[in-house]
Amino acid sequence: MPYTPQHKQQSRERILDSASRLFSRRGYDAVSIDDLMTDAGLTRGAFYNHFSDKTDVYTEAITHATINSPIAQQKLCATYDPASLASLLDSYLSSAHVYDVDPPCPLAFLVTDVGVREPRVRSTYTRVFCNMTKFVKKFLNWKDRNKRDETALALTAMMIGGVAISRALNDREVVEELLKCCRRTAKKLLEK
Amino acid sequence: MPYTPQHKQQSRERILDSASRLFSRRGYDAVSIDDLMTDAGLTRGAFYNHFSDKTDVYTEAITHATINSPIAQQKLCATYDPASLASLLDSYLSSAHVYDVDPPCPLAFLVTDVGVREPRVRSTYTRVFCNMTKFVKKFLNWKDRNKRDETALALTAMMIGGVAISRALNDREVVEELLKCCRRTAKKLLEK
Amino acid sequence: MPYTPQHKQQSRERILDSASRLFSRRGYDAVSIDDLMTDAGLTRGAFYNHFSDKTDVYTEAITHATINSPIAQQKLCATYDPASLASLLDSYLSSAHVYDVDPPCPLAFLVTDVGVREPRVRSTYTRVFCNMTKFVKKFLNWKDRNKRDETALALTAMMIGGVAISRALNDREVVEELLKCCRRTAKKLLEK
Amino acid sequence: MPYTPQHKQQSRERILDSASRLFSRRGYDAVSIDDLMTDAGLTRGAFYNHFSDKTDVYTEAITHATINSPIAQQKLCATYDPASLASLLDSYLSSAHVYDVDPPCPLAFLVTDVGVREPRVRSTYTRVFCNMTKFVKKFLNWKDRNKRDETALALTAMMIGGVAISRALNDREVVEELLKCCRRTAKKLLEK
DNA sequence: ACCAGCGGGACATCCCGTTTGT
DNA sequence: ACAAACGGGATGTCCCGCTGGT
Repeated sequence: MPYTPQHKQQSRERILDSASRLFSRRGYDAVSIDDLMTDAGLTRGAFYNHFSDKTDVYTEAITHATINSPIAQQKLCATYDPASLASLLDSYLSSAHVYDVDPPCPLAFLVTDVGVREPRVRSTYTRVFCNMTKFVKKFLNWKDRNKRDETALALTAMMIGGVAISRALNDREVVEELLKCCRRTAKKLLEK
Repeated sequence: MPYTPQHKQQSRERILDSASRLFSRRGYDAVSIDDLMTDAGLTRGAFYNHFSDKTDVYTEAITHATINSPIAQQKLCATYDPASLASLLDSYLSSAHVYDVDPPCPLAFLVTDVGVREPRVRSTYTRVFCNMTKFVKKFLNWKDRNKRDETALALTAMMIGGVAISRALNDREVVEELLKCCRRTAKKLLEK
Repeated sequence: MPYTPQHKQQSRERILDSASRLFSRRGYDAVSIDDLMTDAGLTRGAFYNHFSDKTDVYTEAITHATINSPIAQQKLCATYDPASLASLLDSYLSSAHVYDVDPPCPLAFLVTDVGVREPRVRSTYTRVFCNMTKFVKKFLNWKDRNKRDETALALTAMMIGGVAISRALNDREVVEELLKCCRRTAKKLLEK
Repeated sequence: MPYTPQHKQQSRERILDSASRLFSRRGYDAVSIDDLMTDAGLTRGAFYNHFSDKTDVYTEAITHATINSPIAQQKLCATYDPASLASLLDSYLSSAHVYDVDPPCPLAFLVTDVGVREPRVRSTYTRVFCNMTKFVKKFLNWKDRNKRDETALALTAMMIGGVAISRALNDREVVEELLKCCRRTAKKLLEK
């Protein structure tokens, strides 16, 4: 096999790194395959050696971003208890996440973008979302399973909503206020 | 001029009706000016008599949808008390809103779409969002202003987040579960 | 109708002028639509307002070149007699035709190129070729119709062959020799 | 080394056989190296062990086809006299040559294709063409050298032209007529 | 020698926003 | 208000040249 088996894998990783970042930050339509490959240090001709089409790389990028986001990394290291969840909330509902973290959480950054894509994209999104709620449930180790699950889902919605809205807003002050309120209210929900 | 001023106004309304619906449901890029005008019963050439460019009609459509959405209509009729807010939550966080209401709330349906547009679009979104939080605050007539405002913002984030995520998900069951959890948890926040 | 009806026609003419020249000189594959439109002073986007596809413009260019070639112009002005035909031979079987005339005769310059194209291209070529033989027959106003027709076709083959071969050759001396021999032999055939 | 030198030579021959046929019938651009190698029963990777690039194999194929064409074979067996030339004309200017013979004469089938290639290709074509005219001159053993040479070149032009045009035409009837006229007129030239 | 396949560039076609003139 | 023409950009495909293992 030519180019050593790792070579291809490395190229693929580079493309996915670029894809995670660019798609999350700009959305599906605003990123051309040219943009993608240039960012990855390759050219368009090589793209189709790795992915069947643009939708393909988009779905892969969603999964890839979920795994490789700094936020997710932190999640994986934490112990499962409400205190860890609180610190996770601080990271997630932060302006750093909104403006600087790369790649950011695609659940928040692509929530609307996904709605109009093909079923395979939405299935991927659904899977990733369910994984996130499972995580939150784990952290929220309450006795009452029903309450726990209910709170976990609402919490997740607030987290994703808070970050997504912040991304859309034009007024930095409102953003900080919104994130702060979400953090505080979320923590109150943890105590319940 | 063969056309009366009202005629022009009517045309504009028709275009905005179409724009509210189409943009909210499909996003900015997936709606061409042709789609828009065909849906409005006109031809593409006439578009630039009413709007300066596509971004212009998009911002107008956001405002227009906010005013004309059935959800907003309900909001306007209600008395300002937590009970009304609860019923508003039921409408907003419903699968009807996610799948059928036209136009749906652009704050939820375009939250990601707006993030990558020009400043004027984001300013419009910011304004509409602030209006919505003001409404929620009004309904939530608590003594403690700080608590009230904090809860209002978090509540809004959860509402928008819940609906936006539902739009993206592929699994109807998860959607119903998510909406239910958001509704219940939101109402708990009202009681606090 | 916008842009005045002539505008479109002018654009079309410009494209066909470029197409006649470029296709004849370089062949089908070596001319991209970009090349074509750049040469015509337009951009690629406008191409499909005028032609359905590349094959379409190619067939049109063949007809267009046949009509607009300086050689054809001369043909049209001449009186129908062997003397005129002799002078036509001098023009056709000349190095000027091989190297400089624009557009040159597509029958000679595209003879091989056409063989591998779609039927519609070959039909056009066939039509143009038959027209040319008809012309030669007219010039060759002999009594004996059979002899006339026979000689006309062979003459045409020699003309086209001579020019086409000259185009392929790399040695200018051989080209001049070949053209001279064709001219002389052709004229002998006229006398017969 | 596991492969004998003959093996390599055989592979090369197989490739050239395929190349002669495919290039002559389809032209340079319409034959990919993949097509070539698949036809020869090898894969593309092996190609560069035998030829430096596509142009290289193209030039070699022209020479190869000239030597291996059934028409050329016949030429080589014949005695040098006008009668043999007449029979050669019948073979060359036949619909069998146009449609079935493999490989056909590249001088006719590639006449236009060569004109737009690199100098090395055109040099090869020029060489092969000159060889053919020499052959015709030999067959045409007249006293008057000037007349002989002149007729030989014109004859060659007519032969190549007749076949090349036939290849381009879409109408079988016209083809038969054209070939017949060329044959007859050519033979008249022999008598002179 | 042969093979599998990666990287790169180019191309046809399509689609859409905008402008122009009627 | 309309129709059409223009300009730009993006996608998927194809193919050449080359690389490195077998």
